[in-house]
Amino acid sequence: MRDIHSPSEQNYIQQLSIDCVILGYQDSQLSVLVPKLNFRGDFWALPSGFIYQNEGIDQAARRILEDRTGIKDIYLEQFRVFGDAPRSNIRFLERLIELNGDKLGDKRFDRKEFDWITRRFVSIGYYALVDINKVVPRKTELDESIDWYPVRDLPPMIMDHHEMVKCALETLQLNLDQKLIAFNLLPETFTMREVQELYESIYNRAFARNNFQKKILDLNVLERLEKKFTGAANKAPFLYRFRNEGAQAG
Amino acid sequence: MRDIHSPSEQNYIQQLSIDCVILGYQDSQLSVLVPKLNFRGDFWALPSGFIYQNEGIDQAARRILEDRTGIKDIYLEQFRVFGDAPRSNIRFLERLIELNGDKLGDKRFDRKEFDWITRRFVSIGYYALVDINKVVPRKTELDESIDWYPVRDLPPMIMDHHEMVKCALETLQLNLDQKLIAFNLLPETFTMREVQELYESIYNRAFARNNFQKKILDLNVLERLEKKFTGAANKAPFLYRFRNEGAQAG
DNA sequence: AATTTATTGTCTCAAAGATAGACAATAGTG
DNA sequence: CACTATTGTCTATCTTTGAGACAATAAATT
Repeated sequence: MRDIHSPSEQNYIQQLSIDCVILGYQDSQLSVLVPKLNFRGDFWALPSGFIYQNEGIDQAARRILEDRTGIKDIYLEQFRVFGDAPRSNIRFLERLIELNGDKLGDKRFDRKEFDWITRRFVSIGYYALVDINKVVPRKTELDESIDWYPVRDLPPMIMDHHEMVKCALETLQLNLDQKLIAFNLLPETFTMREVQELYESIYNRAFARNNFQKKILDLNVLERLEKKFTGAANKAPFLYRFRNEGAQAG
Repeated sequence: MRDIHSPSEQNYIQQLSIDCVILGYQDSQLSVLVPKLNFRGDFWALPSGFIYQNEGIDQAARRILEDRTGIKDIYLEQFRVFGDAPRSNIRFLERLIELNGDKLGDKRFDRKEFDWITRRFVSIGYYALVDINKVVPRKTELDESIDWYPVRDLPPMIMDHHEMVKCALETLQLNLDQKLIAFNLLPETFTMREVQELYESIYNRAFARNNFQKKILDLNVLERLEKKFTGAANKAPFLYRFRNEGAQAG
């Protein structure tokens, strides 16, 4: 397990990493799965990993995502490469080493673990869309914990990880209507109101209910099921299911 | 000069490269600048290069582009990362080595030169838009020649370079209207017909002249100059110039 | 100098799509 | 059985897009 996460081994491509923006939706909020690093001081970082010599980059991203979420068949997409020269964020590093320098002597902690943080990395950004109910968040040995944070209220993250989330969200906004991928964020069945609130949290703006319903139904990708009786004193909404003819995950 | 192009040196990031789709426009045709490799057998490959340890990836792409075109301030954009496991195209390699194996003994030819072709690479795709008249194509020592080829009639290129061009073109089509970048492909001044023919060659379809003119003028980014008298027996068209308030190149 | 030809610049009208207002239907409440 | 909150849908209006028409004009032709 240790070797798998140490990029200093020769079976990884050097200085190239994958960072994942894992998006889920719950309680009318779009959220990101973010681990907290197992160092002293409060350091959060997007789930990341490396690429084996005999592994495609999409394949590597899938492996990393499965490790963190337990989900095999996940929707994911490349959105950008981050590789500015000063990415290795000296200030963050200095603080981390200052607070955790003693571990450098700890035999349980290989110096190489620090090495991969200090070296210059180019990182491929992927975003993933998951049904939050299916996810069993798993931390790695480098993490202290792993939790969902609202996309517009994230903890302080290292390096350019905030920019990464911003960029992922922008790409998602551009692709959402074209590729019909929003339903990856919802459970198997859902009401029209849930779809609308999801859209609203992605675009951070309101939609007119009447026209939104028309627009979504006109896509002809939803199957109308039975009504959902919530016990509320009003007309019960229909449930819908996404008819995924053609590839959905990918 | 030799060291600069040899990625086996330690000052480069290993196994990561940049491939450039350099697009220009001339004679009503969208074209790509493609070098022919200096090996026996007909091998073409997109202009590519590597990233220095202390260099950002955009910066590296700019350097590579300036080396090939002589232009400093060039419009460029990342469009995708290519990193499938079987990218190193065994068939191409076998043929290349079969035809050029003798060079392995030539002292002028370092074995390392072959090494970078045989190793597995992840490549960041960039596309660039240039005014073809400003370009002075320059080959490197690895090239036999370098020429412009129509984007829909390219020579056989190695590995996944055809897919790269296709992907670059698709990204360009998506970004063209949003980012108003088409004018990077035209000279300083141009007629409306030239803009339309450029659009037609990018989208590979016809546009209605009346509506096209209205659409472009409504963008409010063109400045109307004097008329252009070509000597043709018809009404002289106006010349236009792109008013680049805000960043154009980037 | 009037006529002809090819192309340009712009107008109008129709079709399609997006936006806003309105209202009946209905699951539960008091 | 009236009342409330929400859902599903319809219609009218505004905006954008696409197609046809036509006057303007630079040069060639007569």
